[in-house]
Amino acid sequence: MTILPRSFYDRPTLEVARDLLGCVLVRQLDGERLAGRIVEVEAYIGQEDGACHARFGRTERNAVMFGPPGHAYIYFTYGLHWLLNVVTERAGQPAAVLIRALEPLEGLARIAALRAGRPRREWTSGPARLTRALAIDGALNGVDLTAAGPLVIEAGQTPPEAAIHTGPRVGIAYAPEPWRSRPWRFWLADSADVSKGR
DNA sequence: CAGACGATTGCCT
DNA sequence: GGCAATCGTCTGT
Repeated sequence: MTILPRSFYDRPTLEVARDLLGCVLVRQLDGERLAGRIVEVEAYIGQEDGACHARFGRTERNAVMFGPPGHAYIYFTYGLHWLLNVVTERAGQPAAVLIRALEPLEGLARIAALRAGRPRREWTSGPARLTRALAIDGALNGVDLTAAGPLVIEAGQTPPEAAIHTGPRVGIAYAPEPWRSRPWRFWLADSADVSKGR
């Protein structure tokens, strides 16, 4: 399939987030392809967004978000989880889309092994679950998603408009209004792999 | 430099 | 349904 070009990411973040649904995240691991269809994402947009890591300005951790679009912003949280974002908008404008859930497509045996015997439904139905399932961690922070390599995103089948649902982002109760309630979470309603989003 | 806490998950009751 | 795990990052002194 076709790797998404940089121009795909160099657009308003909400458009990129919506359009990522149905695309395929591909992890090249030891010569093997592990892949999943993106079924849930969230947008984090700029320094004004009270839920965005860029709200305190540029720091060592969030530096990738301030760089050019089409790169992976991967960070560590809760002392044990890695989360994957894709950087959007032009350089200097900090914004990204968090990948929250996938539908496993390729490399299922390897993914199952990486998920240590957990039921299939829990393999990639959450932002930290999917990074574990595809062996994604801080070593991949900053990688270019638009050039062949360990991590890329390929075009997929465009989902029908009616299949796309939206709602508030998950896990940002600390954020002030109006950011807490912004409907910047997008998911495919008919997918069984969308996160529970407690 | 101390202190608080997180874009979550999985186990325990 | 509740809560511990576990540590890097950020804030304020």
